[in-house]
Amino acid sequence: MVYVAGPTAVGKTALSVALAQHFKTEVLSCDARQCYQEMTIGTAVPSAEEQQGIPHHFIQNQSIQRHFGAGDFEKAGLKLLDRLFQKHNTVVMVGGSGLYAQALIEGLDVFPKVDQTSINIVSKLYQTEGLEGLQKALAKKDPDYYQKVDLKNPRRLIRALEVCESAQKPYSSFLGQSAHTRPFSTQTLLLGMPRAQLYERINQRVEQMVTAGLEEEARRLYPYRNLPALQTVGYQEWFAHFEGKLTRQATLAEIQKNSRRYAKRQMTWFQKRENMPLEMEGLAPALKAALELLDCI
RNA sequence: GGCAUCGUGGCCGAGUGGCUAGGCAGAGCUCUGCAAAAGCUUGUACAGCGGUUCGAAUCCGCUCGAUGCCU
Repeated sequence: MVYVAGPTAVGKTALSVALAQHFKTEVLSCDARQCYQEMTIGTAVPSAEEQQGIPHHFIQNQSIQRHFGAGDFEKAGLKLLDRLFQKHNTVVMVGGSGLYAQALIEGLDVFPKVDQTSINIVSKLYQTEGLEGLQKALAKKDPDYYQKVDLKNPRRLIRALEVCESAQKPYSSFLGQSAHTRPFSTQTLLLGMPRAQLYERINQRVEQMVTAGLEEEARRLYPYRNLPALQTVGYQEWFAHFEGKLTRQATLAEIQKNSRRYAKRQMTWFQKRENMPLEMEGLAPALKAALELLDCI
């Protein structure tokens, strides 16, 4: 598998399609937002033209109404890859959701399914006793993880507590317990670009999205604004505008700003994991040849 | 030309003699299931010069600049 990684708007789509054409294979998207069929403009889903007839997977293949997370992606992705590798030697993965990519490439540990009762218990705890309540609960149920987590991050605490609650075992007891084997190896191509140039591209792309009708798309999705899928840059800002909290102009500026920050976080994530700012040393010969052919080296 | 008000870090903004407001942006970072999410860290700035004082962003003077009103 060749994984094309990088911050939003660097140009991952174009390279992934070119690689897929070269290897006569298909593309698997690891993007936590492009997988929703109700969202198109704001998530920069590759158009039919951009896809160049290359089959794309996990693009707009599910509804925002359904819960879908990194674990689901791992499972579904592995299943799909099994199929794809029967037809192809190489598969191209592309997308900016680092956790999703990690889930598929390295694998997440196996945790018991979190049941609705546990979700409700933890959610209620958070509502009534706040962050402190979560911290206390975790200190009791999983002292080991309590030492490690970011205690100020409610999301992390909630996740751990939900697992503790469902499993009746500490969250940390599941960490590092699963052996992950993959029937394929992965090479990551981390795309980068000077910061100023990337920011310029982001600003322009957001303007194009607005021209393409992002406001209308957001308006249609306004009734769903509380769904997890809609906690997304490019939509939340419009929702605020619809509620009179932002002027039109401020909305555009906010989307641009939040996109830049998103890109920054992606870079932090990727740089930590892929210490290869496009060093070609370890590349498989076939991939290297492909990149040379595509004029990327 | 006269009178008045004001001049705080990239921006907004509190503070009127001593104990480095705060917010935003920027930058750096964390994260094994909402990840385009969530969270953390990070600036001693008070227009300039001189004076008063043990001590000045805070008081006084001058200079510069901004704004308003008057002629």
